[in-house]
Amino acid sequence: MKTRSNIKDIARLAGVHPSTVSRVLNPATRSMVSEALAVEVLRIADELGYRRNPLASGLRTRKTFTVGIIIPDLTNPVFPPIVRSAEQTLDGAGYIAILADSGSRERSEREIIENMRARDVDGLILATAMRRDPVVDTCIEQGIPIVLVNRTVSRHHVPAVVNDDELGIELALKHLVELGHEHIAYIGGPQSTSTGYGRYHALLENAEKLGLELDNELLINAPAFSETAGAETLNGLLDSGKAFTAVLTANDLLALGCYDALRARGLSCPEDISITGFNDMPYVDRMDPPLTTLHIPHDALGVKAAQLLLARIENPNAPIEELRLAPELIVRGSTARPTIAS
Amino acid sequence: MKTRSNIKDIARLAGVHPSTVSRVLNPATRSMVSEALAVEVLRIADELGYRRNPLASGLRTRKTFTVGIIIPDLTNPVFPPIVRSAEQTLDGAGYIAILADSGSRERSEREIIENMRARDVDGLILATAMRRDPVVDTCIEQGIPIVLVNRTVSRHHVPAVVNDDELGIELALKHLVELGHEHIAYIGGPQSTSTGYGRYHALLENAEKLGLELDNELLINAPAFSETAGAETLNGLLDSGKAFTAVLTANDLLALGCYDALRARGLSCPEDISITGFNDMPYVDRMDPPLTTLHIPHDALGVKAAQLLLARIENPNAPIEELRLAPELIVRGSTARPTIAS
DNA sequence: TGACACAATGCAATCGTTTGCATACCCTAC
DNA sequence: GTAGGGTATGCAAACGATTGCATTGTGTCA
Repeated sequence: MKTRSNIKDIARLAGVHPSTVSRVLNPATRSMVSEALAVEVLRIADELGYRRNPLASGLRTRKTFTVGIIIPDLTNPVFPPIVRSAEQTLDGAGYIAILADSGSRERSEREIIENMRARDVDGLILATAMRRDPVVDTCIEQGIPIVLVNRTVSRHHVPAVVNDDELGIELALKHLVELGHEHIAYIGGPQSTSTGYGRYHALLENAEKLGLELDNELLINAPAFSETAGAETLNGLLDSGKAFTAVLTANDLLALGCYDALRARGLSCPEDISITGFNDMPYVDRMDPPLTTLHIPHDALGVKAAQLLLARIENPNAPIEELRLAPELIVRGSTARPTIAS
Repeated sequence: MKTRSNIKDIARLAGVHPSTVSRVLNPATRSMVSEALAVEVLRIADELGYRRNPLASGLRTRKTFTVGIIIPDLTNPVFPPIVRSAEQTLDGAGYIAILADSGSRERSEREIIENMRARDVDGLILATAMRRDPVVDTCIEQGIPIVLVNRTVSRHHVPAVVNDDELGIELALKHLVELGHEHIAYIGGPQSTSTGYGRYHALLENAEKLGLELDNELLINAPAFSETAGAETLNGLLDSGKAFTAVLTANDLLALGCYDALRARGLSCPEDISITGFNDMPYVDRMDPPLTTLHIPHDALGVKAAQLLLARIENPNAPIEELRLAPELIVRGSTARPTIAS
């Protein structure tokens, strides 16, 4: 089994110095060497099936064509499309993606990033940001190009691709109001995340704008964006005895948790209670009932995040962009007019 | 911004040669250097927050603590749990995972693997194997440690962790028969994959074992494991005019496609036709109707695959294991007794 | 014809780490 | 007192590529 050929092999066959081969192989320096020789070197390289060793050149140049992608939980269906489209975009630019799932692991995110940094990644895509996030701070301090996706931070001005939460919440709220709901509950997410925080405040603002009076006790921010958190929160609301005919949730998983809580009590959706989600995760259109939710452009999130990162890698002083993509309300079977009985 | 410290920095501070530091930092060679010095060097290393540069050491040793994971489509819900658990297991052993989604991309899988090889990955986890797969052949020839997951190849004896398809199909078929179905259709997958091939043959064998007469024209292998392929195939079957009361599918996505075809024709499941899936993808328990399917241990698949790979990386001559994990029938709402009318 | 510019290539150091070999030292044994 | 055998460390060459600088050669122009 012959080992992979390297720049020296080519140099020997071409009768030139390895540095010349290097110059030929590098588009930026190709013009330094005579046309005829360049062609010959390329021919030999091709013949040998030469491939540059990114470890070696990365060691010298500090550029590895590697990007780290860190997500909180790959089994949350929002993330696969994002990761996939980001990876694809990176691949198209000659980069590879190191994936790390930071969730449910003893080792901290900081440790993951340190590891990636040790490997000289050219940049990071983070889907894990907290509103105040020391890890993000560190990256910025150390000048590691990063792009946040889905969530962002509140302190710095950081490149990010996020959803327009205000618009999303507005659409959902208007939808419920238009259906005739007057007593609307809200199940939000952790206030430590920009999505949890932003959607909650968007709700308050939009309610005011619509002249809608919301009962503060029906507005709960769940401790996690998960099914169990959604179920438990709705259970609490139902136990409170307060009347409401709809629940606006800040996330599809919370909404699915609500399905569970309702089912457990023999209540049905949307007959007894309407529910809206946020994200339009894959397959929620097939659920029982199909979920009315806010569609976010998953693929675009990943593509844009990758593009933004590539731009900043190529030019660290590129302007810091924050892209805010518009969600779209998808009305399905989980919302309906309130029944008169309620 | 001070750059990361390296072995030379430590050597200077400790007043020793870099090679000595290297020996201290490497567990395998630690014993070569005097206890006192070792302690001192470690102290300094710790103080500087030293981290070994895997690129540099990998260049020298050909060991990068990097593993490539290649899957056909991350948005197929079977894969995220596998990828996640594999990544987690690798991380625990100090490895990182490079993820590549080979689907829907112009560049071939071969190209992806070449790229990973150029980066000196220590091994590969492939979820993309075809039954006769030249890419796998190449890896074996070149001595790159690989482990196949979910699918395997027919030619070589390759480390793999797959499902027990025979058992799975047996359970599904028995279930339908016990419910009283006599006219059962089968929608399988591409015969170029071990799962498509294996499940089809498992069906034939189990039918024979049960003394069940299957109508050959009701046994179709779809060209892909996808919802559209499932829908189109079922449409074909329904158009044929042949009578059947149940469809056994080789994959959840095919089953979901069947849902679509039925719905489009105003037929309902399970009243008109029972349907079984295979894989128990996340959330199929929430669909309408909840899918009766074969649960496969997604997490275990990923963990085992990673473990198998690590074992082979550490010892390339380790015995070639093929793990065959047992699926479990999960009966939900998509199967029922056939109605007398049919 | 000589000076000079410029183009094309070679040389050697470098990135951070590892490792076979050489060396220096100490101890023991004869 | 010296040979022999460890033990602990240093030295220097790798790994595969890049790049500032030196060198060679060629042509141009006065």
